[in-house]
Amino acid sequence: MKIATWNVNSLSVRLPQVLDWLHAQSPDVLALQETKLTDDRFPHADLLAAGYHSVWLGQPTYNGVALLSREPAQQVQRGIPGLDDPQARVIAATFGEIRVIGAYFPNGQAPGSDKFAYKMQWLDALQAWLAKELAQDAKVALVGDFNIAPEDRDVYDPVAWEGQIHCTPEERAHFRSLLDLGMFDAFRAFEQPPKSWSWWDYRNLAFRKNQGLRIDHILLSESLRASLRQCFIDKAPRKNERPSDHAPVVAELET
DNA sequence: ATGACATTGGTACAATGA
Repeated sequence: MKIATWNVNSLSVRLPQVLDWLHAQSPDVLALQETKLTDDRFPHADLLAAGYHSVWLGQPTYNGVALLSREPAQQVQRGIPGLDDPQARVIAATFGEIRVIGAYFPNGQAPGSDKFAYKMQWLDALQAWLAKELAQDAKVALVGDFNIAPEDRDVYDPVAWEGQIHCTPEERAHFRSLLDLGMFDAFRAFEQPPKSWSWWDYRNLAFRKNQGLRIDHILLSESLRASLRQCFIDKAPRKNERPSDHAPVVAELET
């Protein structure tokens, strides 16, 4: 079971790259963020022709999430239950024994802003829901664009980024709280190359200089630890002529 | 340097991202 996540920054622009990548990596489940599509424009027929079922939650212009899968999704949940959120950020479904939650965490803009307050509220709601999901389903994967760099080693210039958005103590405390519910960071379960990022700014030749952040994550419930075989960031799609600013993260589980 | 670059909606440039 190969589970992946990728912020594509517009699925209409990136669809050819997504189709290429599905062919190259053959994930069983791929969570997408920032589809930036209304539900009526979701390219489900193209994806089905490539061998993937889709479930999605969209809105005009911003946000938008989807789960693509070899097998059809079961028990689909759109949005965080009980959270009245006009922003399309969450879609969850069950694949075999595994509950997969695909999420596009709020950016938060800057500490002290209204958007930061929204991010904190949203994180509270996610945490409460994840606790319930873990009580119901033994095997849970929380994947997506977290917009949180959990530690200084996840930041190309931790001094410059200290206290900045994605790196604030409040965001990092929320990340640890998710782990404390009984999850672990699949990427950090293995030795990884230093300076591993999942996002590079479009500006300033950041990708060429490898100046980035690791903000896209795959968290797995402890019940899945023994079956995790590998976890990696695939930088290949970031080398495209017209790439997303994010690279996919992949976790491979036995069976 | 409220900058750079990319995307959407709409057809000029503001909002948003991270």
